[in-house]
Amino acid sequence: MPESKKEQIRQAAITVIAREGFHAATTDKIASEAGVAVGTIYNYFSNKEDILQYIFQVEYEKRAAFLAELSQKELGTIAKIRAMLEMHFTKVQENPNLVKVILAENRFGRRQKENGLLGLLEQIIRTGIARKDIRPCHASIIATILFGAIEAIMARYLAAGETKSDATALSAAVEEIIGLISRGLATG
Amino acid sequence: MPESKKEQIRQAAITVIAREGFHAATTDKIASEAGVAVGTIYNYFSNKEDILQYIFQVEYEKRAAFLAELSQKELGTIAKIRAMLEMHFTKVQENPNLVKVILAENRFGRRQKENGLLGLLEQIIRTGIARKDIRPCHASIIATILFGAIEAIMARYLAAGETKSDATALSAAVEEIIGLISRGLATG
Amino acid sequence: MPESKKEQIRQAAITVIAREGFHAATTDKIASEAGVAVGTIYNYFSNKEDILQYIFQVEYEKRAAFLAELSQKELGTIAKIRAMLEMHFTKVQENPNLVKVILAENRFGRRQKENGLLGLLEQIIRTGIARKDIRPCHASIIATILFGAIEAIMARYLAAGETKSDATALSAAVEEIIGLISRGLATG
Amino acid sequence: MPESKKEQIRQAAITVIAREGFHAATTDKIASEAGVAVGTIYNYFSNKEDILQYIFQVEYEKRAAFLAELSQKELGTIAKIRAMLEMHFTKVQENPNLVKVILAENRFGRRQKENGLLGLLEQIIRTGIARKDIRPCHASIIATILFGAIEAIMARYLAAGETKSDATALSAAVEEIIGLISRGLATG
DNA sequence: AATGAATGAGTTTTCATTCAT
DNA sequence: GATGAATGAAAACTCATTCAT
Repeated sequence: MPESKKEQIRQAAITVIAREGFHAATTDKIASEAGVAVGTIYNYFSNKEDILQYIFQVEYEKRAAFLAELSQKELGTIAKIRAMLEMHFTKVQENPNLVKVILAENRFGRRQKENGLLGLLEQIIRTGIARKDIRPCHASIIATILFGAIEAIMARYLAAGETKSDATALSAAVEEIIGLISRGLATG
Repeated sequence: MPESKKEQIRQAAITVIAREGFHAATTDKIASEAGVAVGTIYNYFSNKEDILQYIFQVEYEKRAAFLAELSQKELGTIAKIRAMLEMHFTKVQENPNLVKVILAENRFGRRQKENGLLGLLEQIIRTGIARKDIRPCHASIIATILFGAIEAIMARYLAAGETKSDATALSAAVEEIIGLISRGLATG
Repeated sequence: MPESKKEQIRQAAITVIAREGFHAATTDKIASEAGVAVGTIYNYFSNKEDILQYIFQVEYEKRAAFLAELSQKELGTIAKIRAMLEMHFTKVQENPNLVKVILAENRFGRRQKENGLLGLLEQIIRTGIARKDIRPCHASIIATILFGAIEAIMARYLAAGETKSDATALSAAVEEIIGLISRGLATG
Repeated sequence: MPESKKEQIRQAAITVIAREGFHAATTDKIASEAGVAVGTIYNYFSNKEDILQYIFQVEYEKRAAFLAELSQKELGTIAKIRAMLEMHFTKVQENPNLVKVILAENRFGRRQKENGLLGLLEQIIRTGIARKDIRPCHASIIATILFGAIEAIMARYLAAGETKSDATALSAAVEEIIGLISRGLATG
């Protein structure tokens, strides 16, 4: 039972787009990486852009599910934020290609989806304020800052070549962000 | 004798790339926006990518000069960071197209330059630690977080359409970031 | 199933290049002459120059096969040279376009192949000397002279318009060259 | 008293065309090699092709003058032919670039001029027949063969790189051609 | 006469997409 | 569903030629 054809193509596209960028990732290269014929791609996607959207969508859904679930957990707000950071930094180590694609091809036009994630994080923060886990603040600005920080750390990790600056750099980043947030948003 | 031809082309390219993205910004469109013939572009740039590099370079040099000068100023560390935030948020209001280009076309390959800026901010932070303006921390991680936060705020402002969410949103963001940093990195 | 697509394109290219020269033979014209789309050319050739190289290669291989076979035949040296002349002069009558291309586009860079033919003729001459069919001489210079003579005669035939100066002119040329060679290289 | 501008341009064109071929020899490169501005070229030539025609014309006139004068000389026919060979082989050694241009860019369209030279050599041969210096033959075919042989020898010399195969190769070629002709066209 | 910046028509090449098998 | 040859629109880039200075 091999993976479904659609999944094969998604994986192949991630590999090729991460390596060459969306524009240089031709449908021929993707098909060849996936081990299918070009025509087959069009049985599953309506065009090349659609492959990318699908990559974003699958990823968005995973993260949204994670955040939604996190939101429900019996955890302090700072602990929730820490869990979110760890999830992202684990992901960039496990699937650097995917994150490369997400970061590099994140045009304004494709950002819509992310607003959903932003809303979920915002909700976690808002709840934290209500519970007095953290001081009052603009939840949506804080959420934006957090996502910006996460992206920047991941980009830096990927740009460094993913080797030397290994897990340590990312752990340190978690602690710095948590240190900043926990003091910076402390109540009282 | 209005502006130099090279400057005309740079401006036109910013306009077209901001509107359509680098890939869809054809040399014909850029030339026509600049009011010159296609061939003229190639008297000033060796290829289309070179135009983009030049846009990044001009911008990088401006920011680097700003940060270098800021570094020397008789100002507390938090005040320096505030000045940097204000500079960026003023820029995105004054020249949203330019910032759109910088944010949207910032491929990994083109990030090199930014490392220079990162280093300058890092230096400001390191000095702040030495002076005990702020507590000990990983300067380079904090610098990365700050740039990530700035980018995310600017991207959000631009995505919102630059109209309703006007200056107020950006001012609020300055205060949130400063609030976070000043408490989060407070000494003692 | 007429001819292979690659062969269709080769034929069309010969026609167009003979008529307009390599430089003026645009890929559009070649495609249209071949009855295919421009893109199809690039499914069989990596670029325009490659079409020309292929034309030379196919022709070179035919001539090399002819000369190699001739070399083995039970024939006097002069008879072999006569056969070679007749082959060339028949070819120019049967396929003047092809010969036009070969003569007109034979840049220095593309001459490599011809050296192979030169070597084969040289071998025939060297054998002739050993057998005392002809007197000692610089085989490679004689071979060069012969090819030069053949090319010049063919060029003249083609320049004349291929009509009036028909087969007769070429037959006369065979006799003159053979007359010259047989006396000029006679033994004793 | 430097050379005339037109001559400067002719020389520069020969250098550049020999090195890069007519097509790749841009007017910019020629102007730069000549030490003038592109515009200046158009004060002396009506277009790029015209430069090449001029190169051919100057050369044609020199050779025609040489042949016309030779024709009048008190010399045996074979000696005249030898003089012609020596003239050509000296020229290729003294000005290989010029000969490269003449050989490489000798399209059918530009051959007209050469017919004049052919006629002059033909005349020398015809006179030789009348004088019984040589046996009856098709003067025009023999002339064509001779020019073909000369071109082939020169091309070979140039292709070899003009260094190792120096003057010796060319002297040997003179002797081979003369040997062939003097025996091959001997009277009686 | 000399200059060289500006021009824009013209070319090669690419590649997403289609569709007959 | 799968295939991959064929398609042709689209784009970057070149360079001979012009002309205002």
